Amino acid sequence: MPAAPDFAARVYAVVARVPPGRVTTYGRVARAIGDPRGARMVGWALASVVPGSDIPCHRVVNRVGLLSGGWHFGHPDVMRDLLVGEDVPFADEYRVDLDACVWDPWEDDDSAEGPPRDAGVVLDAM
DNA sequence: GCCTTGACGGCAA
DNA sequence: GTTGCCGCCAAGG
Repeated sequence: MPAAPDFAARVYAVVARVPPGRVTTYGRVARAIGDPRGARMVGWALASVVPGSDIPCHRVVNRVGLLSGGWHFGHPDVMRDLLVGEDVPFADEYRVDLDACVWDPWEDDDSAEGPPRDAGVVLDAM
């Protein structure tokens, strides 16, 4: 069994909570689950689930809003079309305007913008 | 059993 | 201000 199935589960939980028209970054998700250094693991988890699941992985972009994983969809254009279809503003052809649509897991709860001390943030939201 | 790459991020020079 | 490097954990070759 995987070394950290719970890790991927948290990633899916956070990404699944991303509202339409909004996008999140790997660093934000990693930070929300309590692993600020697990940004890479977040991508690994999403790559393992692939589209078809209930995980809107197309709403997850890197820290600069670039569609890093666009090629995993077959072509960034596919991912871009999905985001555009949700009214997600784009700063560039393959770069979303994080300044306008960035979303934080802890931001979903009113003004609970407190820094994610640990994974309890997401677990508590569940 | 070993090393390299990988959907990233943060820090240093 | 910009560019480069290292670090994290896991999976694939």
